Amino acid sequence: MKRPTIHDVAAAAGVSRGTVSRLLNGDKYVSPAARVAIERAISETGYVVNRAARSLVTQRTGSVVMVLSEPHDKVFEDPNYSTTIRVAIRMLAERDLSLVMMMAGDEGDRERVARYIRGGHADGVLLMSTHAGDPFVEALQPGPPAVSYGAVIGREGVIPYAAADDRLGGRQMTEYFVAQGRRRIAMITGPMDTPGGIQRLEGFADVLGRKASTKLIAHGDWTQASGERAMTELLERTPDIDAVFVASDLMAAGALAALRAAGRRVPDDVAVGGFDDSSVAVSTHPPLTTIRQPLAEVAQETVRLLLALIDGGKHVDPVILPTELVIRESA
Amino acid sequence: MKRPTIHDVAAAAGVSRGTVSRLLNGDKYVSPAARVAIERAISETGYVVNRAARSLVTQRTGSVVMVLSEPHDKVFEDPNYSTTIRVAIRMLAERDLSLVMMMAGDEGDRERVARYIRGGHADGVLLMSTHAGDPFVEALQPGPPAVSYGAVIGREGVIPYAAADDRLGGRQMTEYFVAQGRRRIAMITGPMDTPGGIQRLEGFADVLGRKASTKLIAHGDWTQASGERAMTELLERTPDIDAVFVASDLMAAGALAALRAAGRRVPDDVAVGGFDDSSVAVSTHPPLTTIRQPLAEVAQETVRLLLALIDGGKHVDPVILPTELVIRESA
DNA sequence: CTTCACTCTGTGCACGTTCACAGAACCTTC
DNA sequence: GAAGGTTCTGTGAACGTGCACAGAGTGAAG
Repeated sequence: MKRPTIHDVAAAAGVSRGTVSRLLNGDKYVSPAARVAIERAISETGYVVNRAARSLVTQRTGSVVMVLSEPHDKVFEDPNYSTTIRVAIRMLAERDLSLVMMMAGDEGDRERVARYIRGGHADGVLLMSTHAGDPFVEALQPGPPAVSYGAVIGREGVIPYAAADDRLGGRQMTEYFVAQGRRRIAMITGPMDTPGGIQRLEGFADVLGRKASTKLIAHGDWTQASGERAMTELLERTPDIDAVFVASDLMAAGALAALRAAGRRVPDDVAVGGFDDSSVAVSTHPPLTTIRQPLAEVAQETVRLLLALIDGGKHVDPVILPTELVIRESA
Repeated sequence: MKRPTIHDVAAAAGVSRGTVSRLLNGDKYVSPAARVAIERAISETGYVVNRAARSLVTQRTGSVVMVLSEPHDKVFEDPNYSTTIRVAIRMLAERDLSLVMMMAGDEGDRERVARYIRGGHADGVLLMSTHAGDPFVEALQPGPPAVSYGAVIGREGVIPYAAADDRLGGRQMTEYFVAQGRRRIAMITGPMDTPGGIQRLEGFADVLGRKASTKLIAHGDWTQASGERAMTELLERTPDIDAVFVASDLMAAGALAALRAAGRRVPDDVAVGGFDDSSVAVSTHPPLTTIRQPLAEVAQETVRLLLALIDGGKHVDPVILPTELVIRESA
């Protein structure tokens, strides 16, 4: 059984293709009589517009691509993805745009994705976790507008973005430690080629100034294991630490394990602060004092930027949203 | 500047449209000379096939829809999503299929998504977390083939699926408790309209038989708070519990908090078993003994089933994959 | 009655591809 | 050299839509 076309609807309603098309696309010149006849015909025939045919003539695809740039070997469990994807689907659906997912893990992927985008198969691009100095963003040109979740380091002026204020978050946690009277405050950072890695450390340094010596700073890679390793290292280097700011909750869970193994009590001996306010933050013992990122809002703003560009906006400014200190029991 | 079409490639290579099309679609009758000329022309012009035009004539879209059926108000943080999506993108990309995401949260969504699918905008459908007795699966007909991650309760014969063997997992954990000499074994289940809720309990009952009295069973809704609540309830009802099997790691984290509040030591007084082997399982104190689900394999098999159906397979059998006991410190 | 503006409708064309078909070129066999 | 198969190529039609254009109908103003 063949799928009904706009011709079938027109025939059933006793009008021409053109009139049906006008109704579908919101043209104002459609008589009330024609309108009701067509609407009835549409629901009777179960007609659905053929997007391929439409896109062939309009030169638009009705879809936006979200590009995940994680390397394959990285077992990535960021619950942020879930929120981000949901928000994007929802906002795009309101504009009758659909969300297509692609991965740019290795060189082959990147080439494929870039071709796809340059080939005009999408009306817009949402970049996720693109790394510093990634030539991928250039490979996308010439193509449709692109925006990023979080800054693409080194391309801040090129790719518009929305992000949480990581630096502010770093300051908030560090100030809280200082206000509590902590004296030897250490930090475990994320990878230094990511915005979260760099800027949370900047916030830390903003508050401590010269007291933020390299002896008090260790680096992790967002995983729990790396948090545990970094904490152990810090304790060996500087045993009299009385507070540690960890750049992610997952790494903070690792740090808690290392502290427990070393016989330190949290928060009595050492205060621990996390970052993200993820589900891990409430499952640890003690529950983590952490920094909440406005995840849904960041996702919303990112999509909003993209829609503005798709609508012909020439230039949009980055959006930076404030973080918030969430006090639980670890500090 | 206009995008190059198949005509431009043909002209540049000195052949006709048809020959270029044949090369693109892997037809065997293309002379070596034509082949190299066309390949050069393609890379010189930067030609990318226009999928809309192709799909118009082939009646295929080159895309598969993944439908997320979570209600909107549910803050869902399942890290499984991430794995599942990645696996799907990857396997589909190999076949030059792209993955489109849609949400079917409320009635309006469902209607939209069903129309989209019945309208022929996808070559296949991947269903996620569709609830028991959901009429949505019927609303998809007539349409392209559909498969589900996990059984759709009440539609097992209608929608093919791949799943972890939840019942086996329930047995494994319960048998482990029995082997350890635990005498009063309780269970906190998931919602009883989900496969994981029902079947993990079945496994529990398989092993304990008549000893699995309702006094020893409480229900949660997968959230950590519900796990804490259920544990508190169980302790009031039956204070001499010496083991508890919790149907998810997140709920188990809640149960640990309740046990700690009640002054019970884990695992000395009460052994705790989780389910999922998620990131939460290693961030709790003590780390959770749990049941590992072969997430990536389930995702792979689900997509494989769909591809078989897309290729014209008439009927495919459900795939059930074994779970595995992971021993840590909580039991 | 004529003119003009405004509302509404139908028609031809173009978008870029695949597919079926016809036929050319070449090789093998009688 | 004719006949027949195999390999390769070009061409016209079709897929379903939006858009520009021409033109029909209506009502108000002169």
